[in-house]
Amino acid sequence: MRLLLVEDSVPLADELMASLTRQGYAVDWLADGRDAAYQGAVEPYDLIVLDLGLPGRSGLDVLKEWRAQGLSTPVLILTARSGWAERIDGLKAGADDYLTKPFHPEELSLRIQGLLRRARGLVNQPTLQAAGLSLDESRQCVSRGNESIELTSAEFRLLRYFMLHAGQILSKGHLGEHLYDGESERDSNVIEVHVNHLRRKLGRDIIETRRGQGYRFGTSA
Amino acid sequence: MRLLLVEDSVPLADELMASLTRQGYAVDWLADGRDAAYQGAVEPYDLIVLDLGLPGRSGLDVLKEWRAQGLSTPVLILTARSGWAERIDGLKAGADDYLTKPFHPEELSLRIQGLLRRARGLVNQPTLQAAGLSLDESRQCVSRGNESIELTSAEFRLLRYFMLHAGQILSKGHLGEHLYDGESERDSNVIEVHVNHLRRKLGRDIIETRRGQGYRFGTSA
DNA sequence: ATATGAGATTAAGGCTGAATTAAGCCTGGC
DNA sequence: GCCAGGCTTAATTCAGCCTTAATCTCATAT
Repeated sequence: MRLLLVEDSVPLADELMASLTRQGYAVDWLADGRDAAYQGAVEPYDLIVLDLGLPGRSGLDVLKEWRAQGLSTPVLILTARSGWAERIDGLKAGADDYLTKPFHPEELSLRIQGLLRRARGLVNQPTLQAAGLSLDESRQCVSRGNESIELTSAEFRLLRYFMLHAGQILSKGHLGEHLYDGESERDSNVIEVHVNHLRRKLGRDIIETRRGQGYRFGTSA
Repeated sequence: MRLLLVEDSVPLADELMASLTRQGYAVDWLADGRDAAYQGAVEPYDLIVLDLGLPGRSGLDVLKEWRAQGLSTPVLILTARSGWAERIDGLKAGADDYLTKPFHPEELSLRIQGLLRRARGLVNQPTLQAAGLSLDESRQCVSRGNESIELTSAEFRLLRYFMLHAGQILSKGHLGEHLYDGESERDSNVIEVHVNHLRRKLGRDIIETRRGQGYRFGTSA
């Protein structure tokens, strides 16, 4: 799950980066509105966290431009002011959720979880479920029936992405783009290795291979 | 489905080639406007993706020449600039669709899908349907009623072409030209073999053979 | 009816992409 | 600063699919 964090306050950004990374998100951080406008349109983010008070360009302005370009990535807005007017402007400009400073980083994580699920059409699910599995995002483990299975963080990240996109064919390139941040290399077989680990823990047929196309999760049963 | 990609940026071209190839398109790539003007007029492409900012000759100029020659192949224009004026110039010169950079490769695939269908007179069909079959282009499989049938990528490519040209007689030479790119050999019985595989999966009479002329899809039922 | 050639069928080979394993490196905890 | 676990890399093994090619069948014409 790859996020773009647009926030000019360095200490806050640091704190959020740490928190989000611990939750298993790959986060790119930008402080400038102009950079953000470009990068948000080009890189395939799963969600964007956007502060409204930015140098370079106003956050609202950037958001409007993205929506005009047809970008449908969920956007969560951060703002210092809490007035109703601001909030309505944000939603009108195409924001999907809204958080007023100050807030706890965990609150942000929860909103992000919800937003990502809603974006995939999974409403009213307290926990992420697919293919007989139930993912515990706070403990980073997965359970089938009443047995609980431990996951390493790489496995957790990959499985979460699969469960959010159950039934879809996902190429290794696509998975690499959405599981690793902008700094990472892209020529390796990491995905294959972790797919292999997930199959070992959850069963050979939990992930199907479509040769030359990619992987598909949760179609066997 | 054979495409010509005219784009001078090497990294972008690489990315698009990879994406389009995975979608089952046979893609020829040219970086120069003069080469493109010639090859686009000579080779039987199903669609052309044309960048406007090119070395050699302007993309718009090339497009105008093609249209003056009576070439009716659908053309999708890529451009860095997003102004209305540009857009109108492009459409006036004979473009069928228009995409402004930056964009996501999946967006391009979707536009191409739509354009190919429109070019065959299939409007407002979210999925490609013919002869009681419904083709899922994202999952590269086909369904009849509620049974889903897996396809290998060669089968998918061939079947998509047949479904877009249902009822028409298609010679093996024609199929070879439209399913394989410029680098491929043309003296083999590949088409026959894959036609055979499709008949095995979808029923003997899904493809009729007109001896000495070619094949015809979707006339039996 | 038979000959001819086009198309159908089948199986083998090779290529390419994926699975697997092990080793090295990095990180986080003590 | 050391140790352990796990992420990543790299090398090898494995498997699926595409293509080829050889053989068989059938349609058509003479």
